[in-house]
Amino acid sequence: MHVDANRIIDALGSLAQEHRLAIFRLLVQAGPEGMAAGAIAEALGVPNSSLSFHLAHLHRAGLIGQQRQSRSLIYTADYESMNALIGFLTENCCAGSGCAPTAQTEPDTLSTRKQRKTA
Amino acid sequence: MHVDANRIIDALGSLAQEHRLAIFRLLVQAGPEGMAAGAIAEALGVPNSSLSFHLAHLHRAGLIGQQRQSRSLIYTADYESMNALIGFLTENCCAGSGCAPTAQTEPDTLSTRKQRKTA
DNA sequence: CGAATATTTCGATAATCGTAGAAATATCGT
DNA sequence: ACGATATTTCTACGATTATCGAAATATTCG
Repeated sequence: MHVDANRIIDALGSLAQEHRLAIFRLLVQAGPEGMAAGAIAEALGVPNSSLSFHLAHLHRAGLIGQQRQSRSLIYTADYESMNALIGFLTENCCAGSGCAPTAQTEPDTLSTRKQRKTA
Repeated sequence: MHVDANRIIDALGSLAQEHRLAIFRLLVQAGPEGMAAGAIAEALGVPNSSLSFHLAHLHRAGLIGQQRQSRSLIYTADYESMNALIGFLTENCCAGSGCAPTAQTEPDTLSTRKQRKTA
């Protein structure tokens, strides 16, 4: 175990919640510029105090960064942490058998790969 | 709320626990042959009733499979579910910016993933 | 059938989590 | 300094989670 399992558990637990997962996905979409807490609250329809709780949770887990910009606190997704999480899952939970998502395997057998909706 | 978000949250929540993460890693190591519940309990030093709780949790989330073999219940890691989980994280939580763990050899998927509004 | 083995379910308990209004803190503009 | 804006912290409370001994359920063997 070269990687801290507790860190991984914290990261997994942080994402294992409806609002927090939505927050993180929103911040990923927002890109490096991030989003202010208020903008996130409005976008997700979550009360400020509840959102702050979840932002603190994600921040404690190292999944998002925080930086003040005048009156607003701008949050940004921490891609490195997510990278480490995915790396851990890929290494520790896929070894041995056929579970290599990032490889050039045929997407035929993969269910979540091609979820694009051709509306 | 996306349709498959709940499934992802269940999977994340299942792995976001010390014993359950250890169980899953153990089953990944065990390979397709899997392990009996008792063997898992002994390997991890967890009481039977506690372990059963966690096994049921993982099974409910679809992360592990169950199959009886005489008196023992053999559990196996479900690689496809883990694959789907990693795929979701890679697609939804790494798109847009530099978060490509092992390679960025998927320009098709990642480049057009800028804006997805509905699902 | 009855004893032995393997695992789950039940039950109770302590701990943690999610929620959201209210109060507090921080920053800006005037 | 004062008022307005942005966000967090405080507080309380219901819901969920983790734990594990004891009892119950399945399965095999003699």
